[in-house]
Amino acid sequence: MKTMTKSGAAALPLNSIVSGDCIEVMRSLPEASVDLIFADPPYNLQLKGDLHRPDNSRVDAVDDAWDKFDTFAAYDRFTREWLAAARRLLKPHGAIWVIGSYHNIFRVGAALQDAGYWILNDVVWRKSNPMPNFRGKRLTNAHETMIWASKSEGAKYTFNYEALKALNDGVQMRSDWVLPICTGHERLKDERGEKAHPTQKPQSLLHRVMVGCTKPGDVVLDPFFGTGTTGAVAKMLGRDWIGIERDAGYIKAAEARLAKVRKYDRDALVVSTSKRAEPRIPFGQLVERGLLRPGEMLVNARGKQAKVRADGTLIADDVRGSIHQVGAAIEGAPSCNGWTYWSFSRDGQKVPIDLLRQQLRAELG
Amino acid sequence: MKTMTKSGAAALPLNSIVSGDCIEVMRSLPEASVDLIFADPPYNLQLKGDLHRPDNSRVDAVDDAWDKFDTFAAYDRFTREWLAAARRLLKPHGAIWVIGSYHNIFRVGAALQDAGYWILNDVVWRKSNPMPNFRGKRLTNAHETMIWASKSEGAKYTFNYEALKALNDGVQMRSDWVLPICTGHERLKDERGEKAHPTQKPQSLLHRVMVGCTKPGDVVLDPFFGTGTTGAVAKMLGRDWIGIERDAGYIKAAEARLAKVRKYDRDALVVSTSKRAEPRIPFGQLVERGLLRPGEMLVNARGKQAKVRADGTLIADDVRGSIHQVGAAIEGAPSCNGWTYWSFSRDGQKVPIDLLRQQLRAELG
DNA sequence: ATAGGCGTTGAATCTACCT
DNA sequence: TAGGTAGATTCAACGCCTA
Repeated sequence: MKTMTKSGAAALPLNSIVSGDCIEVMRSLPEASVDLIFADPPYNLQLKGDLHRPDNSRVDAVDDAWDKFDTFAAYDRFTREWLAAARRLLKPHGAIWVIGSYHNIFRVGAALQDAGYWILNDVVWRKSNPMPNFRGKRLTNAHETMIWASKSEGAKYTFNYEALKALNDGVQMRSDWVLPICTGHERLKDERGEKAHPTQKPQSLLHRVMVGCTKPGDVVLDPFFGTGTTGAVAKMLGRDWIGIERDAGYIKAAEARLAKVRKYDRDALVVSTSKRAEPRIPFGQLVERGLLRPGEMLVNARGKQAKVRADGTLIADDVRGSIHQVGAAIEGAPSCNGWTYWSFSRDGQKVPIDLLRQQLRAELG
Repeated sequence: MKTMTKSGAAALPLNSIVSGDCIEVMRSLPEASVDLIFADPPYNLQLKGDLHRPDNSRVDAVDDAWDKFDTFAAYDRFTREWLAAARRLLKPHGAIWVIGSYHNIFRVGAALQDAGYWILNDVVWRKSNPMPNFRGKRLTNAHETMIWASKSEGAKYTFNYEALKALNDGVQMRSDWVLPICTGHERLKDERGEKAHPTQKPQSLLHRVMVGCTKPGDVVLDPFFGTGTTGAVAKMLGRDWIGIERDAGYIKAAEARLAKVRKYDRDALVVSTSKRAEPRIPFGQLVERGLLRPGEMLVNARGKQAKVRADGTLIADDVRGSIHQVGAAIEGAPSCNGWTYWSFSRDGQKVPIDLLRQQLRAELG
C-alpha cells in the first residue's frame, strides 16, 4: 500500500480498501485530498432497523403512506450525510460521479444540488442487453442514470474533451452512453459459482468516466467499493485509488481481483489533448523571431488586408490592435480567433498564420 | 367545447384551453376527473451570459421570465404546489408524465415521490439531433428525462403493452426512446417567422406516451400547455384534452394549431422512423470493452506496427490519431479505412480488427 | 427534375489566464 | 477581486438556391 501525507494530516490509504462504514471512514480522511469520487450507493431502501434511522419505535404505529415518507426521509438523511463527507474530501477542482436508478437518483440529484455540488451533466447508461420486463406491466428498464458534478458552482474540473471525442470516432461525446451490462468473464463469481455482487458495473463504464475526467496519477475514491470495479479500472489506467467497503465478502473478492489487474503501458495511457493544453505563443513572437516581417500584409478569407506592425499588432483601415481584435472588428463579431482568421503569402500561396505558430511550438519543444 | 359534469361538481372544460395560472386553475377543477396528466414545467435553466457557436452566431437561448426562479427552494415550492394540485385531479387509476432536464428533474422526481405518486419508469428521450456543446467543456446534452408515475403505490394504471410493442417493431418497448427534436414544418412560427415557443416538444413523443398510457376517450390534462402539442396529439388520437396556459400569445398559437388538427389523421403525425442504420461502432469502444488492451500492438499487411492508446487512438513513430488517420499517414494516402487496414494478434494469428467490430455489432443488436 | 452546396438552428446551467 | 483579453469551439437536419 502506498500512502501519502498532506501537511501532517492523516495518511491517505492509497491503492487499498478500507473496511468500514463509508461515512465514518470519509470523515477520518484528510480533506481536499481526492480528485474524483465515483459512487454507486445502495438504493434498496432497506434502511429499516438499519443505520441512520433515529426512531424505530414509531414504525408500527403509522400507516403506509407515513411510513413511506419516513423511509424516503431516512434515505435522504443517509444520502446527505455521505455526500457531505465526500464533498469535504474533494479537492477544490475535484468532481463526483454518482450512479442510480429511478428508485433513488432523484433524491441523490436533489441532495447533490442542495449540498453545493454543481451538476455538469446527467449521463444515461443505455444498456444494450437489459433484463426484459417479464410481466409486461411497464417499460423495459433499460438504462441507469449517472450524475457528474463539480465541487461547487464555477469550480474548475477535469474534462478531457479531445480524448472522449477520440473514443467516439471523432464526434463529440454525448450524454447517452450505449454499453452492455457486466456479464461473462468480467462478472465475478463466488465459490458456489453465483455472482459475487448483485450490481457489478462494467469496466467499460468506469473506463469512459476516468479517461474523460481524470489525469494519470489522480486519486480516485469509491465509497461503495463493492467488488472493486472502480479500483480495477483506476489501476489499469495508472490512477491511484481508494475503496471503502463494509462487507468482508466483497472486500475479499475485490482484493483477489485487484491483485490480478495489470497497469497499461505508460504511453498507452496518454490521451489526446486539445490545443488549450499547448504552450501559448504570443503573435508578437512570430515577428520577433523573423517569421513575419513588420510591414508584411496579412489577408482574411475574403482578401481583406491588414499590415503587421513591429509590436505584433495589426493595422487595417482605422482599426488597430491584436490579430483577434482587428479580425473581430472587421467581422463585426464579439470575438475572433486571429490565428485561424489570418493568412500570409509565401510563394504565391495563402498560408494560415497558425502554421507558423505550430512551427514555433515544434522548435520550442 | 364539450363539457362534462361529475356528480354535480364544476364542469370539466374538455377540449379547450383555460387561461390562467395552472395551480389556481387546477384547484378549481373537480377532483378525480382526469386520466392522464402530461406536464412540461419550467426547467429553471439558470443561464448566465450569451453563448456563441464557433462561427460566432449567437444561440437563441431560453431567456423567458417564466423559466426564472430565485432559488432551488422557490422552485421546489412551485413544484410541490402544482404536483399536489395535479394529483387531486387524477382519477385513482390515473397517471402522470413529467419531462425535464438535469436542471430540474431531480427536484421534480423527489417531489413526486414525496407527494405520494409512485414512479413506474423513468424514460429517456434520446435526441437524434441535439444541439452540440459548442465550447467543448461538457458532454453534449443529448437527452431529456421523463418520469411516469401512478397516483399512488399499488394503484392500477393504463399500460398498452402490445400497442407499444407493435410501435417498436414487435420488440418490448424500452425506457430509452430515440426521437428527433421538433424542427421543420412541425415547429410553429410566429408572424415574424420566429419560433412561436422556445421549447416545443415533438408530437412523436406525445404520440408514444398516449398510445402507451391512455385509452380512446380518456381525459388528458396539460398544465403547461404552451403551443399545445399535448392537445394536438390527443385530438388526433381521439382523446379528450384540457390545456392550461397563462401566456396569451401561446394560447392564440395553440388555438390556431388545434383548429387545423384532424382526428385520426395519422399522416399529420410526422413520426420520423429514421431507417435503422447499422449502429456505428467507434474504434474506442473496442478498447473500453476490453476487446483490445491499451498498449497492445496492431499491424498492417506489411508488418508495420502501431500501439493502441486508452482513448482509442493509435501511435506509430511520430504519428498519432485515429485508426484511419494513422493508416493514411503510413501509406501517404489521403484516406484509409482503418477497419480493414489493421490487424491484431491472437494465438499467433493475425486477425483483422473489423472482426471485433462485427462481434460488437452482433452483441448490440 | 434532381443532386449538392450553403446557411440556419436547436431547453445550454459552455473559458482561462493575467494584471 | 474584478476586469480585460487571448483564443478555443459544433452535429444533424432542414430549407433554399444553383448547377
